[in-house]
Amino acid sequence: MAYPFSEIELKWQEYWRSHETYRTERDSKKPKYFVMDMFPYPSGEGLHMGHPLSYTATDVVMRLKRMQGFAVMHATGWDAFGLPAEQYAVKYKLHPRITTEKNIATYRRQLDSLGYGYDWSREINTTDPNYFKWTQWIFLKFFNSYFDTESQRATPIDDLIRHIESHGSEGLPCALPRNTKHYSSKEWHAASKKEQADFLAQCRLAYVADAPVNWCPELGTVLANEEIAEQEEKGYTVVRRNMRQWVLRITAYAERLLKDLDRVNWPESTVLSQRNWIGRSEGAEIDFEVAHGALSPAERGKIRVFTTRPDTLFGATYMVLAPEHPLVERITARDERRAVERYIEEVRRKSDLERTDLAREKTGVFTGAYAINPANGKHIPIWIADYVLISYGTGAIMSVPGHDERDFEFAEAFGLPIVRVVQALGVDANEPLIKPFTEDGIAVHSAFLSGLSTAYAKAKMIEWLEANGKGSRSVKYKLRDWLFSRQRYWGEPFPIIYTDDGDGEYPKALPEERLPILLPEVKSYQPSGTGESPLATISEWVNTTDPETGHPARRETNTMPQWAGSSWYFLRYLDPKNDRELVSKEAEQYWMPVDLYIGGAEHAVTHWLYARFWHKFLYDLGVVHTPEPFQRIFHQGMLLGENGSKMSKSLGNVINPDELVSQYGADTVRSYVLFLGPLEGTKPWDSKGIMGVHRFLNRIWRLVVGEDNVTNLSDLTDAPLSPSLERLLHQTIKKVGEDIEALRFNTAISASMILLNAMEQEPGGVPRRAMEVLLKLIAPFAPHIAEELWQRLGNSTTIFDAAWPTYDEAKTIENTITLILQVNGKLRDKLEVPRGLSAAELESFARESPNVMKHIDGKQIRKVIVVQDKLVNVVAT
RNA sequence: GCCCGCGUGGCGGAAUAGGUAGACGCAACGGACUUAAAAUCCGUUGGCCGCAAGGCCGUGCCGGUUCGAGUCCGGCCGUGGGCACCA
Repeated sequence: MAYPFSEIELKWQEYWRSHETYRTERDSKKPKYFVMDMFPYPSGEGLHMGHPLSYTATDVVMRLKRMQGFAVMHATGWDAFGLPAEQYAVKYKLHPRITTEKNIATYRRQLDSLGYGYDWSREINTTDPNYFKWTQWIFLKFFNSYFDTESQRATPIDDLIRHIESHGSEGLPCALPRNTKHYSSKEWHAASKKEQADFLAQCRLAYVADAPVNWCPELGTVLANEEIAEQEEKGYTVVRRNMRQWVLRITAYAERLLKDLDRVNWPESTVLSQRNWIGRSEGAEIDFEVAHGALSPAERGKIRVFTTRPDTLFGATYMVLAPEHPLVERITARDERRAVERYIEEVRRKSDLERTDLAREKTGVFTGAYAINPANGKHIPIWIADYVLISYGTGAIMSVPGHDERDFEFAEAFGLPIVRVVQALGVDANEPLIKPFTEDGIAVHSAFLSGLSTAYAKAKMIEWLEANGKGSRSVKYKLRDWLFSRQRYWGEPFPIIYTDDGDGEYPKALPEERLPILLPEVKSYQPSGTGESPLATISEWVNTTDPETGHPARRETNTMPQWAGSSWYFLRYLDPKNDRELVSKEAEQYWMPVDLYIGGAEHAVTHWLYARFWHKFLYDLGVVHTPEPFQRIFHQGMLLGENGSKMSKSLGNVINPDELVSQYGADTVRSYVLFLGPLEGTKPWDSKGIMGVHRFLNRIWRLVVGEDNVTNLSDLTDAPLSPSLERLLHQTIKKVGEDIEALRFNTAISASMILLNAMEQEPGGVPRRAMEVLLKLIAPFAPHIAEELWQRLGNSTTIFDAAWPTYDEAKTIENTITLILQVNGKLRDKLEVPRGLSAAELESFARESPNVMKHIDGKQIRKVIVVQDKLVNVVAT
C-alpha cells in the first residue's frame, strides 16, 4: 500500500494557502535571497514536463534558503501577451483575454498541485493594465532619452534640445550619422516641428525607422530574426519588406553590455554567446576617394570602409559596396547602369534564406567607377556585391583577396588581382598565393609597413591614416538595434500619437499621466492584411486628439513584442501593487540583484540580453541600483521522451504532469525529475525509474506511521545513534546542503537515500533524532510528506519554519580509513587502519601484506609512494 | 565552415587540487512471505578465467606525461547545441 499522498498533499496545500506560508516580506534582520524561474507563457496545452524541472529546482532552493534563515523572494506570474492567444482568438472569435484567463487558471491549478511555494500575493500578469502601464512607462523613457557619448549613459532628450536651442546641433554628445544635416541655434528655431522631430529621432533610444523586416504574409505580421525558424518550421513563408517600425537603440549600450559580462556568474557558454552576438571588432575606418565617374570630383565624395586589417591596405585591389549603399547610384558609370540596376533588383527579391544558405557562389557587378587606394595611390575598381552587408560597418569594404577568404573567392570568380602583403615569418615574400593567408605574419610589399608583424603593422597604419587625415581607429559591433514593434492586437499599445503641423506626420509621446494606454475592445482580431495591426482598422480608436494642442492626431497602431513585458518583470515582484512607481526604492535596494535565475539556454541571447539592456537603462534612470540584474544564471537541460527523442505530440511520447501527480503524488514527481540526473543535462524520461523515488518516500512514511496509516504509533527509538550513523548523519547534512546550493539535486537525493538505508540498519531500531533530520533534508524536495510526518512527530508549526539542521565538521570525519595498497600502481590489498598514521607505519602495512609481498617477490623495490590516509604504492622492477 | 559542450555497466547516472571506477536508483536474476498475485523484505549483478584464493581486461579510439590517468596533454572518431559571408 502506498502512503495516502493525494490526501496529505491536498491537506498541506490548503494549509499553506490559508496560513499564507509563503508570503514574503522585507526583513532587515535577515539576509535576503532572490530566486527566480522564468514566468510561464500560459498556453492552451497546460504545463509540460520542462516546467516542473526548473520550477522544482527553484522551489527546492527557496525552501532550503528559507530554512537557513533567509528572507526569500520567490514569485511568479504570466507572460501572457503573445501570438498563440491571438491566433486562437482569430480562429474562434474569442477575446484573447478570455482564453488567457482560462489558461492561467489551468496553470495555477497545476502549479499548486505540485506544491510550489510561490508568494502568490506578488503574482503579476503582463496583460494587466496595472502592469503594462509600467512597460509603457519604460518605453516613454526610452523615447524621451538619448545616449550621451560623453557620460556613456541615458540622458533626458530635453537636455539635448536645450543645448541645440542655444548652441546649435554641432558637437552634440550623441552618435549621429555621418551625413547629418546640422542646425544652428537660429535654424533650429526656424525649423518645423517635423524637421526637429526627424533630427531628434537620430538620438532617441526609441525611434521609428523604415526598416527591412521579416514579413510573414500568412500571419500578417513581422517576425524577429529569432522567430523566423520557428514559423518556417510550421510552414509559413517569410519575405523581406520595408515597413515603418519602432526600434530600440540597444547598440548604444553594446560596450557596457559586453564589459559587464565580467561581473556575472553565468554559464560560460551563455556569456560567450552574448559576446559573439555583440561581436566587438577593433579596426579602422578608411576613406577612399572616388577616381572616376559621371560626377565632378567635389560631388563624388569619399567611400568610407571599415576593416579589422588596416595592415593589409596595400593589398586592397578592389572595393565592394553593399547593393543598398547610397553612393551606388551616384558613382555608377552610364555604361554599367543597366547591369547594376538589374543586380540590385535581383538582390532585393532574394529572401534571407537564398542570401545565406544558397549564396555560396559569389555574385556581384562592376560599377564602372574607380577608387584611389590611399596608401599607394593605385586606382582600384568599385564593385557591388551582396556579400557585403549594408547593416554592418559602413556598408562598404576594401577587398584584400590575398588575406580574406571571402574576398579571395570573389576575386577568383571575377578575375580580380590578388597580391600578397603578409607572409609567415621566414617564408619567401614572393611565394604565390594559392589560398588566402588569413593568419598574422609579417607585412611585405607594403612600403613603410614591410617587415612589421601584424599587430605592429596595424598600429602603424592607423597612426599613418590619422596623421594624413585618411582614416582613424574604429570599433564596430555586430549587434543591431532591436526591432520593437509587432503588427498585432494582443500586445502593449505604444503610448505614442502622430501629429502633423502641415509638414508631415511625426511621432509624439503621450504624457505619463495618460498611462496606461488600453487596448480597445474589438470584434475581429483578423490581421488587417496591409501589414498594419488589427488596431489600424478601428478608426474610433486610431483617431484621437493631441492632449497638448487639441489638434487631431492618430494613434500608433503597432504593439510591443512579447519581450517587452518580460524584460523587467522580476522588478515588479518586489512591489507589485505600487501605483506611483515601477518599484519602490526600498524594495529594490533590499531585494536586487536576483541571486539565482534558472531558465533554458535557448534564451541566452534574447531574453537575457534584452533584460540586461533594460536594466542598464533603468540604472541610468536611477530606478535600480545594480548595473546587472542577474547575479547567477543556470540552465536546466532538456527532458526527452522515453525513447530519447524530443517530447512531442506527434511522436506521442509526451509525459503529462497531471497524470504523474495523480499516480505517484507531487512529492514523488518533484523528487524524481531532479533525481533523473544533473539539472543541466539533457536526459530521457524513464517511467519505470520513478518507482525508486516513490519507494523511498514510502519507506520513510512507514517508519513513522506504521502499516495501517491511522495509528500514530511509531517504532522510532530515542536511544543514541551508533557512531557510524552519527557520522553519516553529519556527513549527509553537509552534503545535502552543499549539493542543493550547487544545484546538484540528484546527488542530494541519493545522499538522503543512503542515510535512510543506514537508519534501517540500526540494530536498536530507527532513531527518532535521525528521522527528524531526514525529514528536514527531504522537505525541500518532498514538502507535503515532510510536513505531514513532521506534524505526526508532534510538531505544531510548518517544517519550513524549523531551522535547517547543522552539522559538526569534526563529526563528519571517519576515524578509520581504507588504506589502498598498490604494487606498480595496481590495487593489491585494502586494509582498514586508524586515521593519521605516519608514512613509515603505512609503509610497513604494505610490506607485511601477503598479497603485496607476492607481487614484489623477486623484484627490487625502487620507490615507495605514501599518500597520507590514502594509499601506499610500491614501485618494484 | 567557425565557436562551445559531451562520450563511464542492460538503463539514468556517481566518482575530477590525478590516488578503491561503477555510489544511489531502475531493470534483470535468485530467495523469503502468500492458496496465488500485488506490495514488502533479503541476496546477486561490468566482462572473461578460476572450486577457491586470486588473476587478466575495462571509463569512444590511438599516443603522451606520471609511481599512479575516467580525471591532465596531443591527435582522431562519434554525438548534441549555438552562430552562420559581421570585413
